[in-house]
Amino acid sequence: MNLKELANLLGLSQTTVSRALNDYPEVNEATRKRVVEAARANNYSPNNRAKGLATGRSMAIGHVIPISTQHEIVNPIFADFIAGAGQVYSANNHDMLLSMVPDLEEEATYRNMAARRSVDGVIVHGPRAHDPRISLLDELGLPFVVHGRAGQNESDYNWVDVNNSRSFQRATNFLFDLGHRRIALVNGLEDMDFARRRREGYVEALRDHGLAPDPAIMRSSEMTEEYGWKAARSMLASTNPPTAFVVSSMLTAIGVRRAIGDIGQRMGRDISVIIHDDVLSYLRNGDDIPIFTAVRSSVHHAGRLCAEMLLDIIQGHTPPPRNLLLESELVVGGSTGPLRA
Amino acid sequence: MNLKELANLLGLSQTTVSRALNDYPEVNEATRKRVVEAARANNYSPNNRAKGLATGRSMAIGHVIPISTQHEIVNPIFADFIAGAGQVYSANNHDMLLSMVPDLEEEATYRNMAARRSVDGVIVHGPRAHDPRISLLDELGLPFVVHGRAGQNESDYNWVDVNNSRSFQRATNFLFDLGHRRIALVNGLEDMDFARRRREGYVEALRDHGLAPDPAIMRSSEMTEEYGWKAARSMLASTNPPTAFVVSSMLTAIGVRRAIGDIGQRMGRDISVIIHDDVLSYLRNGDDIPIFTAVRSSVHHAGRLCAEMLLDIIQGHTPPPRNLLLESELVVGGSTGPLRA
DNA sequence: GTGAAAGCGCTAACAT
DNA sequence: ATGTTAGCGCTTTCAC
Repeated sequence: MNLKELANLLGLSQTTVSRALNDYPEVNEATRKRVVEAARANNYSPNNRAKGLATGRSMAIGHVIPISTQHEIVNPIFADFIAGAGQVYSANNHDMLLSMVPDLEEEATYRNMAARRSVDGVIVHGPRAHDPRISLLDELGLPFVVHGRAGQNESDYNWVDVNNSRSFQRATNFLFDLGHRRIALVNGLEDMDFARRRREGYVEALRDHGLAPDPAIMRSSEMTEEYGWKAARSMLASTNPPTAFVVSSMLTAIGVRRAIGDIGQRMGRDISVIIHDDVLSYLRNGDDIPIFTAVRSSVHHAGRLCAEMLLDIIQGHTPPPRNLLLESELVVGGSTGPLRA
Repeated sequence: MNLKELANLLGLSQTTVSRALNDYPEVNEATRKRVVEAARANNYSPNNRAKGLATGRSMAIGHVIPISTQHEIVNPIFADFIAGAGQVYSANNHDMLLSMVPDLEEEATYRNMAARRSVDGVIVHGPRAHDPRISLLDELGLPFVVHGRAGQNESDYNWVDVNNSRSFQRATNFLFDLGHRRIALVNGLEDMDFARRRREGYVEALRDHGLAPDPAIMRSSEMTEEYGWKAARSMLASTNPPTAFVVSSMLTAIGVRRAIGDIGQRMGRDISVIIHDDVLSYLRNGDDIPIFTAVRSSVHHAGRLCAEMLLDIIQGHTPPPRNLLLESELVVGGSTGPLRA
């Protein structure tokens, strides 16, 4: 069922039907009602492609996920984020166009999207410090929202971010409250903006307690399980081992936990681990499970908010730039280690 | 730069330029060369939307991911699968349209896609026994490939699947070879086709060794960490505990490993765990890491194969139905437990 | 308040 | 081998 058929059916012109369906003010309320009902009854649904051709708008949002040429691992937070954003798009009749592109071709992909107007806007994932994508998109005139921040000129572009530094500061403070004095940081790659902020929060908490950051118990790398295991193992084996860990990402934490299981228990120590995790499902445990304490933020929620912000901007409801800083939640689990630590 | 402009620039008609660019046989080789070069020089790229309108084909593949109304968790294998498929689409100039829809609206989504011809084909994820989506898509005439199988009439539709029963049979046999006689199964929800097959493989291995399946050491549930932990804990605490586990999914295995750490070691036992995992990155460990033994299959690879099969079918290169059964790889890690078990 | 007609960028008959 | 024309399904002037 297309516009023409629907119009014939109603004995109206395509124009009027189109106007009725798109909330143009000039159509008679009675007519509009009749049209809307007929549309639903025949479950008419407009052809987004034709609509896009006619209006120059695509009713689609692009997500460009760079695939590293080094390794094919996909950051698991993408899935949650995409799920959140996707629901918003569905609800607003927009399509989500996902492009998995080798990181070298990312710029070309954006240029292409802009040239062909195949999307109305894009979400930028995983910003780094001084991320070149921001000025590129500005130059291309493609509306965008960054999930995270790219270091500087924060108020010049739209973003939704978690307060990463605060999260890590609170996590570290919590460990101090438990009595720990030697707290390790197992962080992500610090050329990623979020990781840099996490370190800053950690360092600030140390400073507040009169401690200088000690490189011997600070690590930064890609957040794999192996990395967590190796990092924790080497730190635990050192002469002045930590009694607690602040860890970025659940996957890394799994490695850390294993190292503690292997070594920490053998050492007769009680060791605290506090995790920052973005994927709620991983930590959704029943009450009799000894989960670790975590600072958690819902990347699913962030996805929804990013999508809403972008649609809002595209529809011209709010003037950009818009910024949104989310706080995360401290979830205290069973295995925080004893207060005597 | 659009077709018209390019055509004017070359002093040719739009038609000829279009034909040259789309490999129509009738155009003069010299002309084609000239056109192709001019297109690249002006980096012309066709408007997929207009192309779709004109041809009735959309140059897009749909992935419908049902979001459970119960819980918002997203199966992490989607991310890997989507990444694999996405690369194939990019390489073939197709868009990937991702719809995250509440599971109740799934049928409506498919009907809509078919009515509006917004995609040329779809991938069906997570098939169940007698999955209604298959007959629905057949009825709608929308080409599709199923990732997995839906129980019956396997040769009637296109699918790419891992040999799940064989995988679990081999895993179980491997544990028998190590000397185990009491082997537990921690499986996914058995209304999912893959989980049913996994149990069958497990049971077959038991039978081959003269053992009847014992419900006391077989579990089936949604594959969370909590479930793994609870399942393993209760089985280990029973009067006749298992000495080895065959586990579906890495996440569940994390729970199982934790239960073994908590209980198994206290019992002074050496316990083997063998995991089926689809997300390669989780198990990508360095050589000095004591990984657990795993039967692993690359869902990333499966994604690529599904996408290739679907494009091939759409382009009419091979007559459907097409089926592809992949074997998984047995990776023997460090912690398989001693042969004396 | 409603309709006729042009046009978005492309492809596909149908000429020539 | 190339060009002319119509049309995909919609929106948007412009007229009435």
